[in-house]
Amino acid sequence: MSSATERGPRVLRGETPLTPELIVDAAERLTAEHGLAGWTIRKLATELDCWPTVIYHHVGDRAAVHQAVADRVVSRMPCPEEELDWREWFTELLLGARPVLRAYPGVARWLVLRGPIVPSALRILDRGVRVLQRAGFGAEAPMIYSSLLNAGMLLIMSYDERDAESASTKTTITEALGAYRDDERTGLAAMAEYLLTPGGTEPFYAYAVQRAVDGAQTRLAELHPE
Amino acid sequence: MSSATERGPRVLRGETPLTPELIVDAAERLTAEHGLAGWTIRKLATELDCWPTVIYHHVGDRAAVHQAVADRVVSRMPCPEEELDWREWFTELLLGARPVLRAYPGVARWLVLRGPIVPSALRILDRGVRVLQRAGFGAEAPMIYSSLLNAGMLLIMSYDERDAESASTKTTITEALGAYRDDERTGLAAMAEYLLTPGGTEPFYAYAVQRAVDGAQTRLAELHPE
DNA sequence: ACCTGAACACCGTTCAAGT
DNA sequence: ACCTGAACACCGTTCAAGT
Repeated sequence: MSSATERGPRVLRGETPLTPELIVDAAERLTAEHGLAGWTIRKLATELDCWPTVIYHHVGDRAAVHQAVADRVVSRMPCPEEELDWREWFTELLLGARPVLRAYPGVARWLVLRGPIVPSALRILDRGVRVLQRAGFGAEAPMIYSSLLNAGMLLIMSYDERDAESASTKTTITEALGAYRDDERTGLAAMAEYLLTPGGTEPFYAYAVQRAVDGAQTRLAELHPE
Repeated sequence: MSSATERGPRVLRGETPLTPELIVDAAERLTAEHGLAGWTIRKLATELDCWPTVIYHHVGDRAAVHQAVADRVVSRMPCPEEELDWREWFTELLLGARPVLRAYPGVARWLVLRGPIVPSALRILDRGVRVLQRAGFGAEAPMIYSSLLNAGMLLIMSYDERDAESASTKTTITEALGAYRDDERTGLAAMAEYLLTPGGTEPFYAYAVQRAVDGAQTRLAELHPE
């Protein structure tokens, strides 16, 4: 707080009083730009031109602000129609969730760790498990749901965190990979080639989701022989 | 530093001078107990009864100490024999890696984010990709390798981070789940039942690894029709 | 070569007041 | 009800010295 030009209570400076909504709006903007782990309570306060304690007064501690932001973002995730075939249902969910979550780095991590406490996530969870029960997964429906969701959410989380790495770490890794391109260790060379091909890694998310769905399909066939 | 009883240079107190090895030993112990993110440079210094700057002198900054610890742990991961069938090779790797990595929380995360810079990880990578090439995955071997490794490493990383959550967050989640056990939303109720069954979640890691291997197997069959 | 000690620029959070 | 301002107990890291 304490801008050089204006001092004293907001209301005396002709500004509207802060509300939880205004604070979470600002936190959401900061998250879009720097990720959930990329701002601090003190920076959020500076952004709002208020004291850090005002945030505590209106919203709560750091975890409470994180939850408020995550809540909003998760509510924008798609929840496909229950009538869909289970394979389409999960493909649509996981491919649709990616752009939403990637626009707010760190929210995927929040969802993985604290998922079962936000209502819009519960709606997806309930429907997803029911879709699997209907498909014939029986008692394994919750495990299959977990393995499919993990395949998507954990991957998004790892993209978020790789982006947050320092630029120097990233160039170190890229340089190391470059050197392996012609390595006599042929497996390593193939991996370096793949990772360094521009855009070569982009379709990987959809590829991984497809493998996860295939893995579940194999299990379904095992559960219903002949 | 500065114990109440003894002061002044270590050497004058009859103690051996610190070395990089001794410092990393202590960091490894702290990691086993609290995880990589669970200690600070200042706490490590207190543990060693020295000033934080001594760590910088012998090893480097926080990232350097992390890398030194991760390096040691990763070198203890199993690297199965190249002659194995690809399914056995990855099953053995991923089931064998879990206890090693879980004993040092946070190392799985380090490996996911900075993997390709530690030699013992490169050995596994090279061999794994070659095993897949030999099995017939061709140009997709690097992508299949990534999807299989992710299935294991990201899951271990999520276990580590869930453990690190505050006790209050964890009881909040458990309580929420308890309430859903008899929920009319049948999918949600099935998930709550599954998550709350004691030990019910333990076999999940091996289950998820098996699904990932199955998914790769399906792709292999697609690549080599009839 | 190895270590001391102070300092800088940060954190999240709490508390006692003010209007 | 809303905000001010100071304080507490932390961080990682740097720098100038000392022996």
